[in-house]
Amino acid sequence: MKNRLLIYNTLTRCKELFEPLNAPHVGMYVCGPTVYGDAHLGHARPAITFDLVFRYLTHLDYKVRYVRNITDVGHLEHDADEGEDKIAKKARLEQLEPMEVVQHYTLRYHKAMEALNVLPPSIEPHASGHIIEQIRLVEEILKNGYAYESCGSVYFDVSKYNKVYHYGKLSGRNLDDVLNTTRELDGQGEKRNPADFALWKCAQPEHIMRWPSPWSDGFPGWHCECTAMGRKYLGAQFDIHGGGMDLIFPHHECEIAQATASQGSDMVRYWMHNNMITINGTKMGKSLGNFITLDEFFSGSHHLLTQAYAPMTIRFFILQAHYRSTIDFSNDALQAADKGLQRLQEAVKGMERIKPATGTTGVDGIQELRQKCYDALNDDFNSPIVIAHLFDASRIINTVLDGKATLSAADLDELKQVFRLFMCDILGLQLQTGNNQQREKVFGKVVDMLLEQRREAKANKDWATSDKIRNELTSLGFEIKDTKDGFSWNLNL
RNA sequence: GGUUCCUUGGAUGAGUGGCUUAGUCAGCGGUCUGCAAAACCGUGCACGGCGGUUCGAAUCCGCCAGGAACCUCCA
Repeated sequence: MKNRLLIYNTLTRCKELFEPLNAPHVGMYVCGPTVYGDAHLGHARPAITFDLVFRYLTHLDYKVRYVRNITDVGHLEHDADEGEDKIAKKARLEQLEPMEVVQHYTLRYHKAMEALNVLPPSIEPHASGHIIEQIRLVEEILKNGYAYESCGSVYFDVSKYNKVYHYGKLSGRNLDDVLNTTRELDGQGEKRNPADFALWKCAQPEHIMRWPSPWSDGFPGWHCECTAMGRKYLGAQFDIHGGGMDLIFPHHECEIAQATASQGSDMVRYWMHNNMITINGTKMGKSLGNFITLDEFFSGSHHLLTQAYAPMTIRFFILQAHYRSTIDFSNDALQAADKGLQRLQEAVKGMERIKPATGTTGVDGIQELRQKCYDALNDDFNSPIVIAHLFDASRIINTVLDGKATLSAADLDELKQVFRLFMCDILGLQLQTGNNQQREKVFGKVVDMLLEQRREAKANKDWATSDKIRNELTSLGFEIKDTKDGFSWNLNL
């Protein structure tokens, strides 16, 4: 029984049965990165969370169209005097074309995602490539009377909208709360109401990224791109919209308002939000300056890191917590994750050495494993529980390898299938990094030769030689294991 | 100040109104091994505080304390 998937919907604060609008098709939109800097650990969270969702829904035989945007325009930066957008500001500083910056960081983002074994989305639209769609969205909202033009800019009329609909239904706010706490913002004087947000901004003369529109040369407002592109590729109504919890207000709230104001109904049925990664209990974020980039994790080059961590360790670290819980970064936690992942990977390798017996003895629970994993995933994508079950399976495998139990061919095959399905296909935890395989093979043979020497020394009870070889390999980072019929080794780097 | 949440054993991190334990890492004891490593077995007053509902709550409700995110771009 794979079905009966429950998804926690931020809109209702409940787990709801997932019923796609147009099964077997599923539409999913996730807010992607703003490409003006390297991806940090925080960016890995939604990417991996929704990669899991994408993989699992696909496994359930849904035909998923997964859209994850690249934000390369439109986010104002208010600490800049002129109100340039972020891309343009960075470009000025580095003397580069804005699109050069976009291209540079987009490629680096893709590389990091590939290392984390995050599957590419079905469509990865750029905001800058959808200005026409965004202008059309603004026109529709204007036509329906929920926006007004002021000095070449267009603003969303929140209080008018709120008379008919509820502005704040996603974040649990009401308009009065928003009004009482709204800060002084750039261009506030042009607005009728401080809570109104920009749909189109007239560009200052020095603003590099600008497009013509019926109102002015300028650029679309902060929240337009996701509404416009989501609707373009997934339709006026679609199933899942995801992103980080920090986007609930105002970004996703404004998306709901824009969609409703333009077409009379919300676009999204299930709103999913991943929690934050914290560092010393505080959110890791670009503006706080307390972030560690993914490349720094992979190379161990950040001063807070005591070692380098493999991309799969990062992925495992994130999947070991439920996506709606915060994860606090620490070296201890990461090292624990690293060891745990190794344990699972050892079990997978160990399965290949098991010779099936006539029957299964000494272990049980194999036939229930698959269903338990499905149950966990169906309960709002509970990856930590799936991992716990995989550890149970590892124990079974290790017990058999110790000669204390046996497995029938059918049970062994079931274990292999469960690992391949849940660990590899759905959790996306790869066995090896897989680069420089040729070189590794050759070096591996050298190690084999040394260990063969050691085997001979041991046969002669020449422990000094045997230990010397082992200790020197160990100090280089090799892990030597004596087995019943020889030896095996691992390189832990 | 407002909104939405969270608070579990040395660390991390699930879960449920009662039944037996989450799991991982670390620790301790044991088995195995020439010694190790790995593995396996065993092991440790855990559920922020105070009330309430209930036959029974760590799990539901209330209050208090502490913490987080959002209210400005943020994953």
